[in-house]
Amino acid sequence: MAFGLEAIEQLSQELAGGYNLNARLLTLLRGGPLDGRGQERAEGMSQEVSRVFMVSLFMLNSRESGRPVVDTMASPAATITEGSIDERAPAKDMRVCGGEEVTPPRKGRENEVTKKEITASPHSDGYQWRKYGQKNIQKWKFARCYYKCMFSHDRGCRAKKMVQQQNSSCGDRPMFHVTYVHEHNCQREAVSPGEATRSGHFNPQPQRAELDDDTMASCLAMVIGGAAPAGPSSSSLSPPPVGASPSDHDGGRTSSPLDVSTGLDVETSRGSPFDRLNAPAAPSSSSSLLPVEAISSSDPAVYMPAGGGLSTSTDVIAMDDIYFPCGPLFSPVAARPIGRSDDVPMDVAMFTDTTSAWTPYS
DNA sequence: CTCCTTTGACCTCGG
DNA sequence: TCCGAGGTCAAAGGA
Repeated sequence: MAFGLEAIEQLSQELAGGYNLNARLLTLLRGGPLDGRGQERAEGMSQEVSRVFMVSLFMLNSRESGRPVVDTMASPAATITEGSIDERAPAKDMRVCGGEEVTPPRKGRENEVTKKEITASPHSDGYQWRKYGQKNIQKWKFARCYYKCMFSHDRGCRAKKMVQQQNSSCGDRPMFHVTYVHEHNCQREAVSPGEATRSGHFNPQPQRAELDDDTMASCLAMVIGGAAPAGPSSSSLSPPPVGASPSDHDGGRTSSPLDVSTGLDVETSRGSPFDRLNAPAAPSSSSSLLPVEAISSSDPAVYMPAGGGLSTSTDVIAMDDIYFPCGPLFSPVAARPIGRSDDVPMDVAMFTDTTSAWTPYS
C-alpha cells in the first residue's frame, strides 16, 4: 500500500478542519433562526465543508497515482513502512521527516535497502539482531546504530538494519528510522513464540498493522460520518499472536539479543485502524527494558493520526482530545510507557536493553 | 569462560 | 586527489 504519510497528514488536517467547521456550523444553526447574514455564513461554512470532502476524496482517489511517498509524520503508534525500496532517492532529494530535513543515505556499500520504516519500536520486527556498530551521524542528535542478523555468522544471513533515532520525538516517545538492508536468508524454522527471543526466528508474520486502503477509507468514513465503525477486521489490523514476550528474556544474561515485543492484543486493538503502541509485558527484574504496559481502557489512546487540524505537529494527541464532541470513535485502549525510572533521561529510547542504549550526544 | 556491547580506528565512497 | 561522512571491524571490557 502506498498511502503517503504526507497524504495522511494532509488528509487528517483537511478532515479535522472540516470537522471543526461543521461544529461551528452546528453552533450557528443551533443559535436560533438565522438572519440574512447568518444564512450567508452558514452557506459559506457548508461550502467549505463540501470542499473538505472534495479534497479528501480527491486525495483518496489520487493515492494510486504513483506520487512519491514522503515521510512527514512520525507516528508514535503506527509503524510507517515505506515498503520495498530498491532505489535510493537522488542525493539532493531532501525529505522532510518529522519536521526535520533528512538527507537520504548516500549510496554506500550496501545498496540493497529492502525496507525503511519509522517506528517507535525499532526492535520489534521479529528478528534477532546483534549490534555491531554505532556512529554519530551529522544532523542527527542521536547516534545511528548498526545491527546484523544474529545468524549472519552461522547461516551467512546478510540482513542488516540501521536504526536512527529521530531528532524530534512525539511527546516523550522517540521515533526511529529503521533501514533494513538485505533480506534474511537464514532459514526460519517455526519456533514457538516463547523460544523466539532465544533460539531464533519465528515466522515473521507482520506484527504491525499497516494502513491499507480499506482501513484508511474506513477510518476516514468514521471521521467524516462520526459513525461508530464496524471496525476493520482484526485479522488485517492486529498482529498475529506471535507472543514473543520480553518476559522470555534470558534470565541470566542481560546482554541478550534484541527483544521482541509482544504482539498487540487483538481485542484491545479492534476498531482502530492504527497500530497501537507495542506493549511489552512487564519486564523481569533482570531485564533492562523500560516498563511499558497496557493500561485500562479509560485512558485516552494515542493513536494517530493526531493533530486533528489543531496542530500540524507530530505530537501525540489523545483520541478523546481530537474527537471529543463525538466521543471516541474507536475503543481506545492505551498503551503508554509507565514507571519510567527517573534515572532514564527522557530522550532515551522508550525501551532499551543493553543492545540499544541510546546515548544522545551533544 | 563465553558472549555481547562499546568504541575508536580503519575503510570506502562520493562530492 | 583530497577530504568529509558513513559503514564496518575488532580489541577491550563488562555481565
